[in-house]
Amino acid sequence: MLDIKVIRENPEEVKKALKTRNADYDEYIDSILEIDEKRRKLSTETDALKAQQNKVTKQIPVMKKNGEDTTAIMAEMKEISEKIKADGAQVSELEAKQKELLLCVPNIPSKTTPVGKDDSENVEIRKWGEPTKFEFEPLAHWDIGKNLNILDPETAAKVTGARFHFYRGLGARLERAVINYYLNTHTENGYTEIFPPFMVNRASMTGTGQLPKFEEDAFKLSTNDYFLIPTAEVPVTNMHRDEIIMGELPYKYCAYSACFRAEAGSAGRDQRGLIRQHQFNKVELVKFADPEKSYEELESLTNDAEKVLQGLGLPYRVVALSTGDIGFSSAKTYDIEVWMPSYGRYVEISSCSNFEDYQARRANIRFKKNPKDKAQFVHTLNGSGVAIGRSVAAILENYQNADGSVTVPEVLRPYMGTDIIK
RNA sequence: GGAGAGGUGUCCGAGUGGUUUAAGGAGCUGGUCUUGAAAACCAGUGAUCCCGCAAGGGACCGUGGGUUCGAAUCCCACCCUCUCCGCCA
Repeated sequence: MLDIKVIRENPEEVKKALKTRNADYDEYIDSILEIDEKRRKLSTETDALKAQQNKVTKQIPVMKKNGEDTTAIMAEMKEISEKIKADGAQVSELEAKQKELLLCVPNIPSKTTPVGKDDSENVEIRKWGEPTKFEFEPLAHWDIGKNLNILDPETAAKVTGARFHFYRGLGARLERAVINYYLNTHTENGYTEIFPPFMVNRASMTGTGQLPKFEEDAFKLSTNDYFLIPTAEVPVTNMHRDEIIMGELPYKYCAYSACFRAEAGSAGRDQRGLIRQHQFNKVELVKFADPEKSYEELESLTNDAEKVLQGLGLPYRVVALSTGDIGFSSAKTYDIEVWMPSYGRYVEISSCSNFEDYQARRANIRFKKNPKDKAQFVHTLNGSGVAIGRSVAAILENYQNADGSVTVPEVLRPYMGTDIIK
């Protein structure tokens, strides 16, 4: 959520900045300002009436004690009371409307986010390794998975539906090995491991920005007002919702979770394999940072995510998303893209973002450097560290051999109990 | 799911319609005393939000409604915590 004071003071700059997202929020901003003015005027008037009410209300018991007649004054107060009630209801209505609109306006991109209309104008920052070369015709991971009998989407289609997978044998073990390797690496790098709930309430989904605008992307329970989490970012960031953090920042968390996405609007895309599933595993990194240091923290968070890919020896590149491609709540995002031979290109495997105070304001997460300071909003950051299903796909494809077997990357061997899947 | 108890400030905790701008205690900050510290004593102390340059005003006792001139207190709904029972991994 943007700061209403910033919008009030610099409406044109805000509008201009939002336009770089290749979208127009002028109408939202204008309505917000219009409501804001009405709201403040009415609220000030109502407060004055309340002040009068408070004053008179205190006199009534004194008058009664002195045996004076209070009928007239009480009748008068009845009128004021009714006006307060009516105006108060209107103020609440305006507040709700203003908040609703504010929740639908995305974050302002950072000055360092490259301006561009969409993903075609993302900027490559660095590359690690080289695209894998094969002396044979490499297979896609869905074919490798089928041949080795370790991935089974057909049975999942019967048992559940499209965009789900069964993993079998060493396939299941590989998934588990990758999760453990990632979590162990991150905890060694100072992240506190969290195992979060996989369902969250509406307030949490609103806090991180999934709601109210993107409800159709989420799986919603019919028995409760709960949602299946689209990422561990949601429960982990919301751990500190409505809190004032007193300790040293940053707080660094890593969390494994299953992630659930409706993938509304992705019909036909990435139909085969592990790339786009309704349920997938992910290890997520989340930071709560001092605003002065959040951009340094974004760099180190991205580096921490890269480390696990380096450990696996998977070629990747880092791109800075352009203003037209960054997510709704983000001010700046780096995507890490892994080399996927079947796609013949780099494919997103991690998205590392600085949300600045956008989520913190929505979720009311503040901190104090010193106990006497005024509480201020933290900056929140998160990044995949990294997606598990896509990692497994990349491992199968990049480590495949001519005979159809797959070499297990060295760092995973202790977890796999074997150096080859065949 | 059933029955019961509860949710008050940083913490503990009092408070069932009116000077409650929430008692009292703890903690914290400052002071007195002391060589220093502890203890004692004195004073201060809302991790909140809104309007305002300020003075000041308003809101806030789990959440949302209602009754009333006036609600922490009464009424309704909901959420959460705890205990017992049932069910369950």
